[in-house]
Amino acid sequence: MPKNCNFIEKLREVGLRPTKQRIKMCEVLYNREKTFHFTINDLVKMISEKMNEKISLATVYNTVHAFEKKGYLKEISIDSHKSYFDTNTSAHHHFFDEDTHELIDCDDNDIDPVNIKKNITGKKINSVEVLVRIASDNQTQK
Amino acid sequence: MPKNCNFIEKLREVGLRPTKQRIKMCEVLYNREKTFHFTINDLVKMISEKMNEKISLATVYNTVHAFEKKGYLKEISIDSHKSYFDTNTSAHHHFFDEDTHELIDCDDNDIDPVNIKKNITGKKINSVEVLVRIASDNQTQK
DNA sequence: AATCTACATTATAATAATTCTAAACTATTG
DNA sequence: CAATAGTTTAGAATTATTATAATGTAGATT
Repeated sequence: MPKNCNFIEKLREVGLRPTKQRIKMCEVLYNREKTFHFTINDLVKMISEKMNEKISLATVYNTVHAFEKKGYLKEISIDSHKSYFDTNTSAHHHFFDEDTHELIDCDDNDIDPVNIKKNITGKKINSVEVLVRIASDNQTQK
Repeated sequence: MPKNCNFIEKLREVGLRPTKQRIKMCEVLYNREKTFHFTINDLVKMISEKMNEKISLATVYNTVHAFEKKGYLKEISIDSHKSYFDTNTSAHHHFFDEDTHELIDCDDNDIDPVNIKKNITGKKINSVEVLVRIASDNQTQK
């Protein structure tokens, strides 16, 4: 979603009613330079810090899932205990820092295209994503 | 872990006391031809079906985590809502069937080595894993 | 083999993340 | 501007997982 777009129009285009809460969430998520990753918890904090009106937790869940279904957000499964979401909805790869639990986007130049040689009949490939787990290198570990 | 191995010895080797419950779990997990994937819930069912003595849910959690820490099991994050574990503990890639939610192992021949060009200073790469999401191909989807 | 001690198991309680519910609200349609 | 279909909300319910504290057991020590 571009920077200064009309969120009302964008929401309407995909069949989501442009409610106050959804527009507010769009602003928090997309009025920024770079895409980013967050958990539901993070998002609730961000909203309550930036906005003066409160929003229900259930609405945040509903809206995140509505956005995900419409392709405005992408869920990333790294850590089974939390759902991470990504405002970068294109297929892309990640580094995951196991020390800090930080998730870092790769761009296409960081990883060469992955060559899949296996073919499963009747099935098409929806996406190919690489997860590179990294950690501090300050000591020699076997 | 090989088929007919002595689980008592194996457990002792890594410093886990060979309790009745842990041996039972080893049998359920490793006395089989092929590696497989499961959730905690699956495992509890498998144990209660195959064995006549009951086992506490807490013990299953404890034991799975003990096994994971010692390299007997590997956790796979695909779906944020459930923890999947894999008795194949080597670094390997997966296909995930989005229709059936089935997880399929790849062997090394299925996917060419992934070339990571990005380097993060002070960090070493722990693992590189590819997830290929597949789905039924019976109709043309954009 | 009896005893000791650290580690394990257990049932249950607690916590955390997410979903459900049903009433109140609001954007859109006519 | 009334009807209605979709939305928000607080709180209850559900689900997955972890903590607790009492009891049990493996392995070491006598």
